[in-house]
Amino acid sequence: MAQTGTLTHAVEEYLEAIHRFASAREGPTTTGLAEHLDVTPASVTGMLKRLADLGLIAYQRYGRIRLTPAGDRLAHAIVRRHRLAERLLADVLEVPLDQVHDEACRLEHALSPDVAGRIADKLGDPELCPHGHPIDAQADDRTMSLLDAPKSRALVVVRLENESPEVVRYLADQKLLPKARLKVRAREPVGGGVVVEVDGERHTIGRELAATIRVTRPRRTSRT
Amino acid sequence: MAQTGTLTHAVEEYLEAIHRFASAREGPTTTGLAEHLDVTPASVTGMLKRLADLGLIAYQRYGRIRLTPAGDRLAHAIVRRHRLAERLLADVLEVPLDQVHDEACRLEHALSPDVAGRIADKLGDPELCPHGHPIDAQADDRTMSLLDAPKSRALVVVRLENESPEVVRYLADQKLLPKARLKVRAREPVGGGVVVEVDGERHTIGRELAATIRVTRPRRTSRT
DNA sequence: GTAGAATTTTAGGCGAGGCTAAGATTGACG
DNA sequence: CGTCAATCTTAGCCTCGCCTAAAATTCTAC
Repeated sequence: MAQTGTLTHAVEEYLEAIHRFASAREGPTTTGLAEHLDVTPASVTGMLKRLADLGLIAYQRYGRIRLTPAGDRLAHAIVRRHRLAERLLADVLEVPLDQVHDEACRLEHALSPDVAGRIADKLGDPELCPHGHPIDAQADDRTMSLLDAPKSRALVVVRLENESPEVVRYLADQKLLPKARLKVRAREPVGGGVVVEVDGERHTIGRELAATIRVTRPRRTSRT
Repeated sequence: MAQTGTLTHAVEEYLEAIHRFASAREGPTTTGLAEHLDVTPASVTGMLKRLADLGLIAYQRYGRIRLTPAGDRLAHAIVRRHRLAERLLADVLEVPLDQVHDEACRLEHALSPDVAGRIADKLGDPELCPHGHPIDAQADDRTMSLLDAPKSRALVVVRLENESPEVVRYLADQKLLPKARLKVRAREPVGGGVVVEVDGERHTIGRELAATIRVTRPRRTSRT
């Protein structure tokens, strides 16, 4: 029933993708996974069967997709390796943030538990990846989507749910990376865009994009 | 005809293995590759055909195996990534030397040219991997095998051709890692073992093992 | 130079993981 | 409640990379 070393790259990719969907509170769907992984829905169905056979997901035809405890443990380990790789790339090798995710996607499958542990040691057990996602299991999530954030209150960006290079580059331009302080100034009457003020400047963030930015009220604890 | 990004892991493994054999002046053979890659000779034949189709090796049935210029360029790039990965693992993450090779074998396929370049930058363009192999193309090789080394002269270990964990661990115990200074004291009359003096102590190194240790007369240049 | 050993290749198969096309199921909406 | 679109699965096929068993070739040694 699936040893750690036994997993193929494809299996790891799927587990990670399912985990990401689940964490994002969107139930993973065949089509959603297909888009995320850039394969056809038919291929996803095939792999879901295999994952079910391996005891990594609970699933029946046309049914809901959920990780089993075993699958969840593995997925966590993979995501952890991914995020540690991101920190190594960003902090040690100074890879530009918008490239960090894609590079880490390849590295995560090549990191042994031992090397992952050493990265964590070297970097002083970082808590967050460069996009603001927790590296180890998180208990509670006090963040909200920028879309739901209250107007005129001090907010701070916690993490970006969308790590694609274009999105990260765009948000870097707008100074909307994790730890950035901002306020919501207005919401567009149609389309639901959000007008934010960052660094004294105002930008409008489209609805879909705003939904992927998680923010919170500033904690007195962290003030650079 | 084979873009860089197009290569599968298996193709990269084979190119690297062929390159290693060629560098070691042993012509690569079907059986040799099969052992090195831990697959059957029949599988090697299959892959050799594919590599020939891709224009990466020149080869005909029962004939000699040689990298084409294109194959050689690719193989060099792969070996370079491997050795840069080794330096990163050894220098930054402090992975024990005997594990470095195996970890790098997995990492090398996951490093983009960009990340490889950044590793080289961060580490100050190192010339050698931790086992003493040159990271970039080497012009001439003034080294000799420990088996051929003259007696009673000061010698220094340049590199280990065999990077397997057991061998590296064993040689580390004998203090016979790159840069170690030694003298050949005697040769066994039968079996061809070599008696060396390192650090004031004498050990006998078996014939096969001694053949994989490259040494040279010390250059006045490097004296730690 | 020829027999036997060693090496290499062919033939035939298998599993992983992808695809397309077509059929099944679900769900949204009039 | 039925219909139609969206979603999901099945069926059938493909490539890659590996395997075993058997045949072909080359090498070695008398």
